[in-house]
Amino acid sequence: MIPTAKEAPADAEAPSHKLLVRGGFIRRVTSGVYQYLPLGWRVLSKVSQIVREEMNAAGASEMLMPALAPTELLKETGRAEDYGDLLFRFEDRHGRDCYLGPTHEEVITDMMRQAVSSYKQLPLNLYQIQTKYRDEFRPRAGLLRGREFLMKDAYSFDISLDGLNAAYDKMYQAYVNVFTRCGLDFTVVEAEAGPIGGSASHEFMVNCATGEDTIMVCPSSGYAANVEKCEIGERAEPSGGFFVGEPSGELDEMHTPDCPSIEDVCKFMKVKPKNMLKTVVFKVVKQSEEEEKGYPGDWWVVAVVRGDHDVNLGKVSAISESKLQLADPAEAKAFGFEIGFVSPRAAVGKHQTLMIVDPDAAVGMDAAKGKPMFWATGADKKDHHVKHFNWQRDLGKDPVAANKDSADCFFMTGSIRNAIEGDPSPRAKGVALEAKRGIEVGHIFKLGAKYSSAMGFRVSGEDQQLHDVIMGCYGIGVSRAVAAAVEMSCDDDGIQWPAAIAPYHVLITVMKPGDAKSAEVAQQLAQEISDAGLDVLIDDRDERPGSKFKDADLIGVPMRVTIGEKGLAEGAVEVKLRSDRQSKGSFVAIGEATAKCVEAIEGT
RNA sequence: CGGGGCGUAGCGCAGCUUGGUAGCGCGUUUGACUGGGGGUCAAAAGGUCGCAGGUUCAAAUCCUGUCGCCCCGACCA
Repeated sequence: MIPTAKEAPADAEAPSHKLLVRGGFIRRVTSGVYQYLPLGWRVLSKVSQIVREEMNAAGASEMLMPALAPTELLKETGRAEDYGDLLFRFEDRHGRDCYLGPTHEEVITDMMRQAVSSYKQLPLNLYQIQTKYRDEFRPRAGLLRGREFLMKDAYSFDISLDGLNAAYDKMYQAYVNVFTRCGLDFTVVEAEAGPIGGSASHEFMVNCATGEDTIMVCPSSGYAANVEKCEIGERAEPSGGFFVGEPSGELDEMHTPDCPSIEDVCKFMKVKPKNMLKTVVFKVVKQSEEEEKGYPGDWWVVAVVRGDHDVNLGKVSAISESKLQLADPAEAKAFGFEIGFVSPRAAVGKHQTLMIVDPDAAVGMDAAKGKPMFWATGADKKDHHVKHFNWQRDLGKDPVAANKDSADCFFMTGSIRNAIEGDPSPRAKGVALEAKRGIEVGHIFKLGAKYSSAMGFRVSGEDQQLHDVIMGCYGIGVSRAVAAAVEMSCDDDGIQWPAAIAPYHVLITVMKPGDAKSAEVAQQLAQEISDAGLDVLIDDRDERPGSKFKDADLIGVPMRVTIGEKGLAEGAVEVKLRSDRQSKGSFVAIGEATAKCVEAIEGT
């Protein structure tokens, strides 16, 4: 049952999607949901087995949790809300609220709090390999982002932070082992913890130009992080100081109708995005208690970056030491912020407003050209923008002086944007960050006590007191790893599986299926190769040679053994590596073919 | 959730503007030739044209509604 197809389904775009469908590995059942045909299941099983072996070696125990669970569990941690529409939810016949697990922190913590009550039972690490459900806004690219997918999730439980760190390091190493064994080319990057929460996090990214995620790497120090997390090295202060510089011209207001994006505005005004100031308004949801006391009431944070840069909420939050959310346009307007057309001037004179300007935006002089910096920005009224904005002139006071006045701290500079290629590395002086694309196949988190404290999972410690259990969680997208392997290594003709996860190691192609001698040699070779520990598939279909070779290349079995008349006449068969695109393959004596295969597979 | 597009045979598509017998390629089945990179010839099977209404003597085609799917963006592991 290997239904191959000449043409890819019309809805497939990504190479892995097209090739896995064409090669008869998977078929779509509905949006974001796939079935694994025998070939696909073999690959998936091989990846699972590698994961299983490495998890076991790292001291984790396999178990299986249900995909179906009561929503009450998620309500304990507030994630029923946090997940929102991403969660598959429904009522059973009795009207009880249920969900299909997108991940299993609550389910396992519920089990553990019943089963574990003493520090003597810890540490523990439990994992499962199971189907997960996430009702993605937009499933895409076949197995790369599905609504149902296979995932390995592990959870560690420790009594102390030291214990967590040890468990985390062990998992980190296990992940390196897993992806190395799978033959994947990957980079480990620092990551934001995201909605799962916690204190530290790493992502394992398969390096691949078609990847969805952008990662930043420092070629010198080895530092790597995803764009959201990536720090930016110190940016030099202009010689004259931030904000200092003469105006580049008279403030020039323009009518800019129907320009919702920076790009549109730039096109309309004939200005480059890097000469725009982008101003994003946040409302403070929660601030530190100290500030709360000193300045009760609503606070606003105005973030200013260059038009070609993106504001990073995490960084703004960190610098302002408060929890933020994007301002509601109507509410902000009432306070004097015309969202979409806000300029830094809007912050002037407002109380309880903190303006943070990214260093690249806080420039008054264009050092390269040796003349005043030209800035365009919003005009603080609907459908209008201005040219020749100048920090010192247009803020109505000297921003530098304002910044130094501790009593009026509404103005500061800070690194608040996403890193982009060419930014200074945070770990090596004078080195520029490089941007790469990747596919996230693994993610590990230090959760701390987020779930245990929310769900009341405490154990008594040596000191006879109750302690929140310290948790970590560790995920591998098994089905996504399969797709990533294809994205990473394929060509126009098909897939090139790494040997460790190939559905079969050797494909024996019988040129004359009806021929008794050919059949005999095929059977004999298959037995030998199988006895040598390799997986063998025989293609004895009554097809044209061309079709067979095309299919062989498509399904991507690493080693091909061809039994044909030419060779048989001399007691030989032809062996060829899938990765070898040029040569015709070489003839070897039938007796040596097995050794040749073993050598080739072990060598990869 | 915004923008764009698509639902006609297992797969890929045409037909729709201007309503009138359901078409092509691949695949499948049968036979013959052929036999080292998707071969040739001949014959055959296979479709309530996504679904529901409406207009009409007549609807794949026009109108309304609805469902499903894909791509881009936003968002996200």
